[in-house]
Order: sequence, then structure tokens, then C-alpha cells
Amino acid sequence: MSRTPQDVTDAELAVLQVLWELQTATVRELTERLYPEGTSALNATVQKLLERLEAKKCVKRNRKTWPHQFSAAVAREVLIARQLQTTADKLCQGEIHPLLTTLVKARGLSAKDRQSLRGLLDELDREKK
Amino acid sequence: MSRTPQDVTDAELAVLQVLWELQTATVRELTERLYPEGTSALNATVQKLLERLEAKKCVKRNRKTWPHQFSAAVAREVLIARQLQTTADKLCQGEIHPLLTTLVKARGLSAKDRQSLRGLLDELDREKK
DNA sequence: CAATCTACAGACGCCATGTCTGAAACTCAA
DNA sequence: TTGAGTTTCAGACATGGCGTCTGTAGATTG
Repeated sequence: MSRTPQDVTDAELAVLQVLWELQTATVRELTERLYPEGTSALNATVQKLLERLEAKKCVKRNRKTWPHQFSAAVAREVLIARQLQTTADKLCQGEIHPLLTTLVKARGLSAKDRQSLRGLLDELDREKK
Repeated sequence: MSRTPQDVTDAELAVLQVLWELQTATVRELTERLYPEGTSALNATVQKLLERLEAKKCVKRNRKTWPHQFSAAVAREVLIARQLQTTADKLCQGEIHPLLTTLVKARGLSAKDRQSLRGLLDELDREKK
């Protein structure tokens, strides 16, 4: 039973969060944002995280500019979907229906939430007939 | 940015899956199920996993019997809910609505699924008025 | 008691992941 | 053009999570 590496790790996710917010940024900007009190060695840390994110196709790098400009290559929604699928695979043999049931039953779903959900369902009904 | 330990690890989850199926089992039974070709050293492995699961309150142990009988102390649904919350915390600041939206939009939701979801929503409406 | 099984404490080793070092490459002002 | 100050990049290092294993004490049965 070997360990399965994570899709996007915590530190990597932190980088992505900033990129989602700023659209585009340099290593320096990211470092200052992520480690306000940090030493300059952390620049290399962020660089490494970006390098790994790029390899995972989660970040785009513009090498034409100096310094390089980085931006997210995956939307938050994509990561959410991926994460949900992972959960479904581990706990429900890939079925997503149990996840839905669990979420709907959980507290914290307002009347408005329920209404908007119904709207989504209606839309699907129309699409797929 | 230190790594965050997992709630239930892969190997631990494998043990739980068997317990959910068998209701109750001994270390030996679990080992034979999980590692059909394994050496006897794996008994200790499973024992250790059970020990950790017990510490996490995910498994109950009956020490009155010999050998001890183990059973799951958390339902699959609880782990699902916990996992979903973790995802929400990491990617949506704790909001679960975005998860729902993502799931509903994902493919693989049959007409029957949509119907049963509506049923759940209706039920909630009635409860909370 | 002998033989066999189980329980349990502790340790080991791999590797994911966050961090750091050092050197090469680039930019720009003087 | 040269030198100071960046940035880039390859690689190494360190910590710790996690799966596995060893060795010993305790229980059970015949």
C-alpha cells in the first residue's frame, strides 16, 4: 500500500490562491504575499513550487517578460471537481451521488441555496431532456 | 508551510472498507482479506493500522474477546462529510455551495439522480419551512 | 509445560514535500 | 563595457508522515 502523492499540495495551493486573486504575478510578488516576514531564500522556494505547478499544468509562465510572469492555468472549479472525484473514488467507488446526498443533508444550506440548486437541476433537465 | 497529516490514510481506509463490509473482524481476518499473499509480518502492520484508527476514534475494539474483535466506529458517510468539508475549507473558504454546483454540473447525473435530489430538497423545505 | 497464537511497544526506511544553496543568466545604470 | 543587483535554475537537504517489520510479553489450548 504505497502512498499516493497529492494532486496539488498545500504550499502549491497557497501559490495558486494568490494567482487566482492577482491574475498574474512575478516570483517576487508571490513571495512577498505568501511570506511577508520571510527571508530571501523563500524566493527559491516559491520558484520551486511554481516549477512543480507548471509541470502539473496548473500554472502558465510567460518567459518573454523579465522577470517571468506567472498565471494560473486551472480554475478553482477544476481543482474542486478533481478533488471531489478523488473523494468519490476513495469512498464511493467513483459514484458522485453519495457526495451530493451528504452535502444536501449537511447543515448550512439556506432556502436560497436550495432554490438555486433547483434552478440548476431544471436546467439539466431541459438540456438532456 | 508544514504538511497537514491526513485524516484517514490510504492503508487505514482499506482496513475500514473491510470492516464496513464485515461488520466485525479480527486482525487475522483483516490481514487475510487485505494481503491474501502476504507474510505473517503483515499481521503487525494491520494491528498498527487498527491501533491508529482506534486512536482516531474510527474503530472500536472489543477487548473482552480473544482474539479482540474490531468494528468500525464511523460510518462511511461521516468520512465523506469530513472529506468534503476539508475540500471546502481548502478551496472555498468553508462554503459548501460551490461543491454542490460543481457536482451538479459534472456529468454522470442521471434523470433519476436529479429526481431523488429534488426529493431531498423538498424534504429540507418541509423541515425548515 | 509445550506449542501456538495474539497483543503491543518500538524502531526502521522510503519518499513526498517544503526549504535552501550556489552558480549561471539577464538587465541596466554608470 | 563593466559591475551591481536581479532572477532563473539545477540540485541538494531536512523533516516528518506513513507503511512495514522485529522482538517480546501475555493469553490459550491440549
